[in-house]
Amino acid sequence: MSDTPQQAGIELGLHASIVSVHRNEPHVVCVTAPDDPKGRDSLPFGIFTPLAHRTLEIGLRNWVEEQTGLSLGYVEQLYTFGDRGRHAREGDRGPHMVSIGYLALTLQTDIAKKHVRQRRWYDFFPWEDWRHGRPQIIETLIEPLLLEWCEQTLDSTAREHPLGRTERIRFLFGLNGSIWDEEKVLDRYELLYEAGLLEEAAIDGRTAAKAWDVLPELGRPMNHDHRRILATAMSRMRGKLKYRPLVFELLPPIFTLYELQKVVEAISGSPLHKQNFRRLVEGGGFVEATGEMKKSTGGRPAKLFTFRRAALVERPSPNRHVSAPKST
Amino acid sequence: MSDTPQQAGIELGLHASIVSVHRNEPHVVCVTAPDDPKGRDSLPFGIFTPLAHRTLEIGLRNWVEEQTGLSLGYVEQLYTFGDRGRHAREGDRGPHMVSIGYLALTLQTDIAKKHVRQRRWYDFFPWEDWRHGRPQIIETLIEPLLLEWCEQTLDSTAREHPLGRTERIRFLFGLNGSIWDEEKVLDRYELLYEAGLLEEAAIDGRTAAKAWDVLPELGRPMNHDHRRILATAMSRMRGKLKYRPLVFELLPPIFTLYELQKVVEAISGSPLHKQNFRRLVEGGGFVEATGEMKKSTGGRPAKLFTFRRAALVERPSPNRHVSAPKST
DNA sequence: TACGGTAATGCTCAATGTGAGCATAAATAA
DNA sequence: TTATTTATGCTCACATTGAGCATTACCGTA
Repeated sequence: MSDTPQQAGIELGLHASIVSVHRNEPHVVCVTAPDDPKGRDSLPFGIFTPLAHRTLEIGLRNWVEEQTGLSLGYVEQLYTFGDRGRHAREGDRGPHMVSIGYLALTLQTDIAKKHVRQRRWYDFFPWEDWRHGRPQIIETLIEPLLLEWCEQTLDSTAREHPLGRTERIRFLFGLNGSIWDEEKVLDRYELLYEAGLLEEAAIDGRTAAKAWDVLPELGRPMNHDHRRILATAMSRMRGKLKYRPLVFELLPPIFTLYELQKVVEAISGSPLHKQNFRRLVEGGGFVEATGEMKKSTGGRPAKLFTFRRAALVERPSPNRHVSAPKST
Repeated sequence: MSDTPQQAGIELGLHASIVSVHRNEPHVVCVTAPDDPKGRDSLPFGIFTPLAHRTLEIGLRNWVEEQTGLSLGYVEQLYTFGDRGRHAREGDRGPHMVSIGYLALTLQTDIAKKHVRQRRWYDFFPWEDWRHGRPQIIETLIEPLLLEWCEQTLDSTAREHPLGRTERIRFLFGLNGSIWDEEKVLDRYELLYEAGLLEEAAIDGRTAAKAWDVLPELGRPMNHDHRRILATAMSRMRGKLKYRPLVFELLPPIFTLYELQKVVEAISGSPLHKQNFRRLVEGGGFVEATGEMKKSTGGRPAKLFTFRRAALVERPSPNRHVSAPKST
């Protein structure tokens, strides 16, 4: 591949957010470059080579298998990122990189590879875990920092977004009685990035001269724009969870309803009402009792269940109307 | 760009599905190559050039403006398609093409350019318009052809999909009491493509020797995989419509509720209950009465409304819980 | 064996949302 | 004036959802 500026070609990077849940914590598979002194995390990733890979997804699977030894099951494309300036590599000459992000779901597996490990979601996004109430960090750090940023740069380049900055902050972080929308993981990440509060932003040169030190409390950084891709994956999962039985990809074939609930809570980042959750799941026909019981629950034994594959067919998106309404 | 096989680079195509609604019909902007004898439709489209375009979206906007004269408002990325074999160009040497599809919404505009025109959605997808009941074509053509296909190729490469073929057909086309899911535009298109019933499939060589003639009743074909991109756009719009106020991008600033309803129906392809629709829209705080009336309705005059931009902030995704449930 | 701890499970209730249709109001055209 | 056409108001049944009470069944320990 030539480096001459006039022939700046394109490289398509394939990035995987491989998600699994163990001990009630959602994880993502990370790799670290052997020669990286800081050992910063990356998502498994490789360049799409049309000669070697018949489709993008096959390319992704191959790369992931090569780098992590994992053979992926459920895979879904997320988004294609092409901004220059973000995740610019050192020289910034050479081919331009466009990244396609993917979401992959897998059961927990022990990964027996060096430089490959699973990391907890909420290490990267501490403000996203509301399972035990609103995270402290929002009030103590995020809110004041964001509001400060608001005043500093008053509408210099403000008019990019339809909402005013303060409004946007309130809205996204559930301030002043605004409600928390768990799906907006990406939007919140982008807001923090824009505000220059994340290490990635500093690296990309967004933080300009205005160098407040980047705080380690604002989550573990990743290489390039990988944390953004993970945020996209989380947003997608939290959204899709509500109308598609995604979770079953993350569970062993047999499980109790409580285990199921804990996985859903882990992903969505918010606590659920136990009785109502069972009602929903059982009533929706997603699961089928095996007849067996699990004894080691700590209390009364729990029925064991299996996922009903048939539910995939029966579940349409909500709000269906079969016959046309008659009224004029 | 070299043609030598070992250096098969990648070209990123940017494709726009530009949607507008006039006279209760959803349209998409199409271009025809001046030298194409058949005058087949394409979506406005161009190659991403990192040197010229700072972001993918900017690239898209530039290309669209150049080709159609339109300056786009709302734009949203859809999906990135990379299959080889589909939309293979003549020689099939040369750089591999990966297509990024975009959805753009615009008010109706008269386009004063040669080789650019707006075409009706349902000319491309006749089976998707259920506004006046189930389209004939499903029973008379699609169902029998698909079932025939089912028997012909009984599980040769069948196990790609989790559902059996017959099940899949029933499910997607609402056969035998299955309900019609309006959002599955892409899935239905893909099924017809797989079955070799579409002209695009014949061109890509999917129809093998099994040459039943491709039927013009199965919708107007487009170049390459453009009809697939349009199907993706339709799916996305129909889905998003339900939880985001997309329609307002397609309406003039002032409108009656009935006009609004007709646009929603045009997009979703299904009839709505008038009174309930108003209840939803008014109750949801999406609109605001201007105080003016429209007289030329054909009956009683109708109140005129405006879109309330504030609704963007107030509307979270449904199913929100603010406080953690107390029950153990 | 009785007892307290811990979950699992069953059930009720109120509030809200949704599909469907009746009835009335206010224009226009015959 | 009357028929026609649309806009708009309102009701009702039913499904869905959030929340909490009550009961059951296992454990370990006194």
